[in-house]
Amino acid sequence: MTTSRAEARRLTEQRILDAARRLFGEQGYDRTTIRAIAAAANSDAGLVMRYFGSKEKLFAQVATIPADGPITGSPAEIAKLLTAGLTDKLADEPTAALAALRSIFTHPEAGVEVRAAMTRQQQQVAAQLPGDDAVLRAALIGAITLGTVIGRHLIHLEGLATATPEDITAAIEPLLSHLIQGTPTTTP
Amino acid sequence: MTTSRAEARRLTEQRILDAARRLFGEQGYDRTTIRAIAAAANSDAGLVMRYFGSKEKLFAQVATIPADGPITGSPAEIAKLLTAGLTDKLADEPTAALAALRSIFTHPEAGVEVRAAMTRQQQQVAAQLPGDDAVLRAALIGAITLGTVIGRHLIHLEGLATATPEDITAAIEPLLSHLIQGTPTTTP
DNA sequence: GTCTATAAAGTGATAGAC
DNA sequence: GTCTATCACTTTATAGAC
Repeated sequence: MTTSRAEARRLTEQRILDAARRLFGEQGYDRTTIRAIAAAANSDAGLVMRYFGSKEKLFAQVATIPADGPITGSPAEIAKLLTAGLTDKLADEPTAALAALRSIFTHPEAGVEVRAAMTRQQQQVAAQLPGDDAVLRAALIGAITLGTVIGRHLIHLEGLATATPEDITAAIEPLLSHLIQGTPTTTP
Repeated sequence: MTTSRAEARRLTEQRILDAARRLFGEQGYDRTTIRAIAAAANSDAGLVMRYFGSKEKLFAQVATIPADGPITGSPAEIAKLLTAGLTDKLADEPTAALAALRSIFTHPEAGVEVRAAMTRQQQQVAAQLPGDDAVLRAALIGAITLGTVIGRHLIHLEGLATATPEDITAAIEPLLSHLIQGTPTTTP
């Protein structure tokens, strides 16, 4: 039971980070108080401030959207990468991302974080899609992903909250493929 | 210039409601203060409280999701109704809905409001879809709608924010049709 | 009908005792 | 290293003057 002072500090710091991620994800930035975080981490508000400087900085440290890997290749490969990424996002609660996601509409910094992550992926995808409405279709791919993740993890929509990630992805895959290939203008 | 007292009151009340709808829609519930609403309505905080009782009640009055008409008929008719509804939601900023939408993740009451509206439509649609995964597909229709509206009005995603509602709907229509008809299990 | 003054409670942040 | 006490500020909500 020899916890050095430095190690003890590292541990409390970690407990605070975990509690902050969880609470920010559950209630959003504004409704989560430093006091509540401290209490959940079995610590106190003073320490939280001392370690992380401000509520804002603590939020920035725990509310991050993990960047997806590069999305490139043939249309079929792109489809595969996108569905794989979606399955990931649906599988286990992405705690850090949820913290950013939940605050996206009310906290400016969370907004730019999510927007940046989405734009990053969208531009990457759009560059490889055929057709002159590639940007719109890439945006729709992002919108579908966003709507599905929100529907499952934040709104808990019946049908999305309970189904397995594989079932959901299977139902979405054809939609993504359609968007990737582009709409051939069929003459009526 | 004969504005009776009753009429004057009605006018200020309306100004307050308009300002509240706008500010709640722009900043969400928590970040919008009664003082700010009063200022935007050229009134004062005391009056706002006097007229509406509490911030909560004022929010409940202005943050509502307008119910869509009944969605029923043949698969083709359902598709038509859904795309028409989507075009509406994309056309002009749905101020009242945005107020509820922006607070959906941080304000409990806004959450149930949006969730109720989505579940209502989802159950209606699911009941008319073929296949044993009808609930999931109906949920996906809702998720796509939600993601698209959010991407356009709240995140202002490149490609979604600028395109015309008709262009967006045209790109989404085939996806909805696919979900409505159900995935015939094609043997490979 | 309208607005000022203030109460009561909670917030992020700081200083300093242990 | 940890925690208590407190500051300075903002919030909703209320009472009452004009």
